[in-house]
Amino acid sequence: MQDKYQLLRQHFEEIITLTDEEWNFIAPHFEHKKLKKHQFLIQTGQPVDCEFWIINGLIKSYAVDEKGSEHILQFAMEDYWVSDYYAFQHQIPATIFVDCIEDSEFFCLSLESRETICQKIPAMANFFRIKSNYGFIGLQQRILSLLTQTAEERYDALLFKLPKLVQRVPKKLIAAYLGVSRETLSRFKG
Amino acid sequence: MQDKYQLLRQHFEEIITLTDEEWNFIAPHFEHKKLKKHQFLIQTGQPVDCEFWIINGLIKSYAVDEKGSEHILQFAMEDYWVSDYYAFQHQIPATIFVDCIEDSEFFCLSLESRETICQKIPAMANFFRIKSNYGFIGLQQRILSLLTQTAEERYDALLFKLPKLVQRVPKKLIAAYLGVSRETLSRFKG
DNA sequence: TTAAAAAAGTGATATACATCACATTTTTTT
DNA sequence: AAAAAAATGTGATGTATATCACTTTTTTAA
Repeated sequence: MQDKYQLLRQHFEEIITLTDEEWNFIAPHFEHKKLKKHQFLIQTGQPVDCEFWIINGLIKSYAVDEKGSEHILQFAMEDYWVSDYYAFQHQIPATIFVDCIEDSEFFCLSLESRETICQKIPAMANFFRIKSNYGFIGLQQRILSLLTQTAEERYDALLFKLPKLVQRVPKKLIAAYLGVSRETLSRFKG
Repeated sequence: MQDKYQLLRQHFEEIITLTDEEWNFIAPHFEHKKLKKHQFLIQTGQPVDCEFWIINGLIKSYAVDEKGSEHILQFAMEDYWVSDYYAFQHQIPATIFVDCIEDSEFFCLSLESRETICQKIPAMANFFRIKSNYGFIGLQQRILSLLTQTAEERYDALLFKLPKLVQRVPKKLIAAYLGVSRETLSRFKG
């Protein structure tokens, strides 16, 4: 188990440096958890107590529309952060679902803990700042892809960028991520 | 002029608190500039020296596709931050344009300055962290709107959220932001 | 290891939206 | 104030993609 915490520390130290003393302050704020395939980390209407850092497995965050269709915001795998950030930040009930596509292991961090850590350990404020920045940039790229590319072009780009993900998950989920129907996606390529 | 800097300080102090000493360290890193309608803050292929905080006016950031069509990432007005964040963060040539829809006034902050400020003044790391977080959340909402809503629903939502913006800018720019042709947008409502 | 469930493929048809072409109105510039 | 440029509106037509209905294949669970 301790090794899982080491992974987390390494994740921080890719961007910042931490003393042992700082790490000893930080680590207890993270709670280690496991869930099996199809179990939920977050459900709409429920409070969002945590954001999650994925140790292994595969998780999706998604909205469900009036017709019952899923629209996937994010696939989160090893080394990714995920939550319902809107609800988490504002401490209101969730508006999206987050659940496991595969058995998954992760750390939980509450908003209070995150803010405490950022106040006490300036390097961690920088860590989250820089991470958040990269996240922001990634979402801007995705918006551009939705505005400028056809569904098939987006599919090709995803195949190129994350070929293993495309093989790892049902195509209907890939379709729900790209913003295209599963039938149409099934007709792409050759 | 000094009053413009006061606006900037107030902008920070909506989220954090700063001592006069801290502010005196921060302020000189910001350069005050003005540009007229149609002038560029960033052009593709050029280095992205700064991110910008808008004092007044109206600015757009956008990509141009092979066919020459504009796709708008952001409308930035009073109190907003804007840049080509992908290029800024990686210090590579710009891949998008940023220009003035109206005469505009803003502050420029270089990457080096931002990092210096965040290292020296922990509260500022928290400021940028929190701002970036809100930005991230906003983009997630927009992605959901692109995945779940029709063009007309997105238009209605924008009319509801930013009615003044819709009146302030040419409809073809609204169309380029929503991801719909100007002709189709012109047929909405009644 | 067999039944049940989920995923994937495919034809037929429907539709939201794009594109093209051109007229009209509004705004900008001289 | 006149001329030029930009924005807007609208008909006609084309197309990418959605939806529906059903079959086949693969995966999961009893």
